[in-house]
Amino acid sequence: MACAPGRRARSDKDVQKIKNMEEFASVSGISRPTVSKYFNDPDSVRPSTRARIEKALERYEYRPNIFAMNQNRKMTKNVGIVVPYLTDPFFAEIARKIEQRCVAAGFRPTLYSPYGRTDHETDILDSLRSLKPAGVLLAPLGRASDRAAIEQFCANVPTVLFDSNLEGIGEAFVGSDNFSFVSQTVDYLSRFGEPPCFLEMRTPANPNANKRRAAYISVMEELGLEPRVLKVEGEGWAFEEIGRRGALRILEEHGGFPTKTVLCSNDRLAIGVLSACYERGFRVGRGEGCALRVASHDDHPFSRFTCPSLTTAAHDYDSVADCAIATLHDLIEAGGRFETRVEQLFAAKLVLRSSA
Amino acid sequence: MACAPGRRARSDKDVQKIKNMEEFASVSGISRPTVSKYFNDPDSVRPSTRARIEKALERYEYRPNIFAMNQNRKMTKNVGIVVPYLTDPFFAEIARKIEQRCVAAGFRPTLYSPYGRTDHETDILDSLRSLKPAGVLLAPLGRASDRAAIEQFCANVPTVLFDSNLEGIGEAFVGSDNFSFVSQTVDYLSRFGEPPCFLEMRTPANPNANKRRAAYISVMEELGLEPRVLKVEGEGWAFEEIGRRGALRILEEHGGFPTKTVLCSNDRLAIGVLSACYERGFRVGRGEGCALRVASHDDHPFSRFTCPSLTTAAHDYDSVADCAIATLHDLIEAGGRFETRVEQLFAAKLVLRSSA
DNA sequence: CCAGGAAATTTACGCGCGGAAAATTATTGT
DNA sequence: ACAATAATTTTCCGCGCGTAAATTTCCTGG
Repeated sequence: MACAPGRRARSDKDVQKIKNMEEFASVSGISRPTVSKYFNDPDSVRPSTRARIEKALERYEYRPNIFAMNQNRKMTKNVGIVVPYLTDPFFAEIARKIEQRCVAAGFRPTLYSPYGRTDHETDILDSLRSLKPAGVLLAPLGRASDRAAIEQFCANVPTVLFDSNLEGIGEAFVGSDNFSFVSQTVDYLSRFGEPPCFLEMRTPANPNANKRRAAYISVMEELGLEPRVLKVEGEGWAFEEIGRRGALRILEEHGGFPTKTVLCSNDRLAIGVLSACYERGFRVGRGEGCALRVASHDDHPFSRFTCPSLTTAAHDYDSVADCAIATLHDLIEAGGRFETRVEQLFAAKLVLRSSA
Repeated sequence: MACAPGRRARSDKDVQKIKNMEEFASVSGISRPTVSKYFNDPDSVRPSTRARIEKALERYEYRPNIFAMNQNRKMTKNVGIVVPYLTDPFFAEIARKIEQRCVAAGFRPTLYSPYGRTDHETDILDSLRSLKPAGVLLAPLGRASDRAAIEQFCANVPTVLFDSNLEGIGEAFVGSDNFSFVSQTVDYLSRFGEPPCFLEMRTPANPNANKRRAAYISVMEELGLEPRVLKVEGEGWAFEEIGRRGALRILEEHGGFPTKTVLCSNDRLAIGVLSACYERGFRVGRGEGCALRVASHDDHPFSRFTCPSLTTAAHDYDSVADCAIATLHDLIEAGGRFETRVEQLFAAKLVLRSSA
């Protein structure tokens, strides 16, 4: 009924249904343990028998029961990917790239996000543990993380941290070099205009924010300039709104920004700042008639569609994703332990647009 | 070493490690089948025994092996959530809400996204099938979906479609009432200014786009106005860029929009249009000195930070999420089949901001 | 052609749990 | 206090596959 006449069903396989590996082994003329070996690693059997199995696989529809597999296997092919806030397109994008590379590497990735909540993060780690994952790629909440919980998790499960580093936790960290981000933006902004002040949240959730502030101060001092750090109020992960309210307050209560150039800690804050500036008729950009230059860090997927489009320092998404997977792979092969903790950082790439 | 002196380890449980349900049953003084029943449904055992089990659960650390559970249980508590493009904040947000309600309802949700690719969508359904899910919440790709594959999947797995409807497929659909979206925006725009033209992609991926266009035409005609549909070129899911290029082309090659009001099919297109207008110095808004009004549909999470902030018709995210879960719950309880296909649509809420 | 090792097979057991059936115990209403 | 009902216990089997040890078969090179 479901198929139009003349059309074949979706699967062209023989009708005979294979219910378990025993049966599949018999119809393919191979012993079950060998078939089991094949599914564990196709290269571990002789090419001729591999061909026979795969020929049978084409004729009969059979896939090993994933639960029975994972129950008995000492190591599954599951990989957990955890990002702090999946509705943030930045994290969605990095999660996507990592996920893609995971399947390419033969793993079964599963995506998780605590959405900023500490208890959810530990819940995720708990349920992850019960999946006996071969490894986990974890971008922790940061300041809100339960360090002890994560530490204990990393002691049991091969874990590579990414995006935000928790010093000393996990066997490896893969991320971006915050100093490279800030030095490039500060350098550019100071070279072609008034040096920037730095705008950030008062209590940033993410350790990268602290490193960026420190980098800003250090780079400014190295250039013989006076660093000025502006802190806006606000808790949580609604960065755009926090940036917008903060900027409105600065524009109204403090009579504007202290400099004609503002460097935001991250793009989402900058998006809020641009929104506030537009609202108050402050023209942003580097051209004539512009009251303010605004730049930022991350190259958020939306930053090229802001008004004006946002000058920012871009993560090397692909390198981070590649390196994270490769590091996890090495870690798994090494039995879950490295001799010393590995840290790998990638430089930013300055993206010049019209906001600064 | 890992713990500061005086601090207890993270888990206060007794050191005795429980390795299986047999052992846990004995230390809690309950028979294993009863314990098994408890974990399947805590309310299915007498309150007093439930209390005894939960007391033991506090003292000893034990969680049933999830693989052994799912292998033997006729129905798991797994639920698959599939959205077409998870890096789109709109889908990320609806997925998030659905996921939250899933865990509240006692399910184990897992998130998937084919990122616009047909083959990935069918791959996801295949691997979902092997998870023996109790049910699946599926927002299909739409035009790009392999209808036959989805149809066959729905025949085997209780599935509720959401966001985009595939007529006749699945037991139920939960989504938004596109007519309600368009009628509200068109009505508002025509009442307080020049009636809008309608901007959309030439070959929209999503069936909602077709319904919105049809609704636009019908509402305009009902108001005695002439509908004007503008189609912009572009394939894929980079809607902002498609909107931006399309608008630039209209502004440059066609000498501007045919009307002083533009209604975009969705917010992501509108974001691109706003970006193009800003770039070309076209002031958008409903105030003095504005050349164009722009409105749209969806209430994308970023639409309140665009410049100007975007007037749009908002989805009732919460109702859609609630209803989708409730419908799936009913479907599961009904054994995977409804007598007749259920469709539930939710009206939009007009959100007035400054762009129109 | 034969030795030697790699690969495949046979056999057997275990994983941790779900579920059914029959026997036993506890709870409820009257 | 008694029967009727509900909950629990006992006992047993099965799920689908991993894995180990011993044996046999296969392939390679000299």
